[in-house]
Amino acid sequence: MVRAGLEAHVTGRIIASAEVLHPRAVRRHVPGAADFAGRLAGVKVEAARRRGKYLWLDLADGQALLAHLGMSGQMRVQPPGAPDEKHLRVRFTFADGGPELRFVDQRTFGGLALADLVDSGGTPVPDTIAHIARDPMDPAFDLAVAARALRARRTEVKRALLDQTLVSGVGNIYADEALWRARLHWARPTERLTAAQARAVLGAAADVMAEALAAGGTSFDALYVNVNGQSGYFDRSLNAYGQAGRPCDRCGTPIRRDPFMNRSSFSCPRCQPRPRGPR
DNA sequence: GTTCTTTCCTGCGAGC
DNA sequence: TGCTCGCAGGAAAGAA
Repeated sequence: MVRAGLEAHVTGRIIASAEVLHPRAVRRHVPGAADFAGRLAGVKVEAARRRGKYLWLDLADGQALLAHLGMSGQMRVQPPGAPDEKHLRVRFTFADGGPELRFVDQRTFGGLALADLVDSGGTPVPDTIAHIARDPMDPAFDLAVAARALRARRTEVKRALLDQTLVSGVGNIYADEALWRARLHWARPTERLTAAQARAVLGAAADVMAEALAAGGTSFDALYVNVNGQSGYFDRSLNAYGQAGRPCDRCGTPIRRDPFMNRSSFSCPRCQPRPRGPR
């Protein structure tokens, strides 16, 4: 959705300037903020692309402007002169004098960087994210291959789902929802997944992502390119994540919260029984 | 080579 | 009322 907004509002335009208002926003651009701004001035934007949680703009000079929104990042298109957002981090102006592109990020987990484009399985991607796997919504995503890779891991299934080198775009929320749909407990050892279970949980992840994307689209308008996490989908459609104590939508058993990697995992104790026995 | 832990940051809500 | 505390999230880097 964010990608589509950028495609519609930024593609074909020439960047006039990039103003970095918070150095942390470009911390992953190693040469620094001045280099970042200097190399973007006068460059044309050719396309907007996405892989997993990364988003980037193809630039006419063969580079890419790479963005990760973290959890609080937004890309906004605003008329010049619109009041600065409280957490405005980077402002892009364009040679046509039209709307600005703004990177806004409260918690500064997100960031921007410039990268060279390299080939990854026939697709040009920024070199710094070439290790990131295709996401389940990518037309070239191969479910059978990903399912085999998932079963080849030696860890808990949720840890594997969150590993972006195996499958990308799945975060804590989508992982819990996919596991609920596939009726798998988050701690199930990957080596004990059947082939059908591995395919099911990955397919469920794809479904959840597609539904979230479709729901997020409802709040899109010309001036608000990002659809940030809080939109309707999260309140209405979650079966497991954040639902501790509420009845499971399948069986009515209260959803349980477990500590997991310094955060939480939510699951139905009845539909998703904890694995037993030795690994 | 693979897997696991720590750390970055800010706003919010709960509890005192 | 105002303070502190814990929590939320993704991924890089270092540790095991």
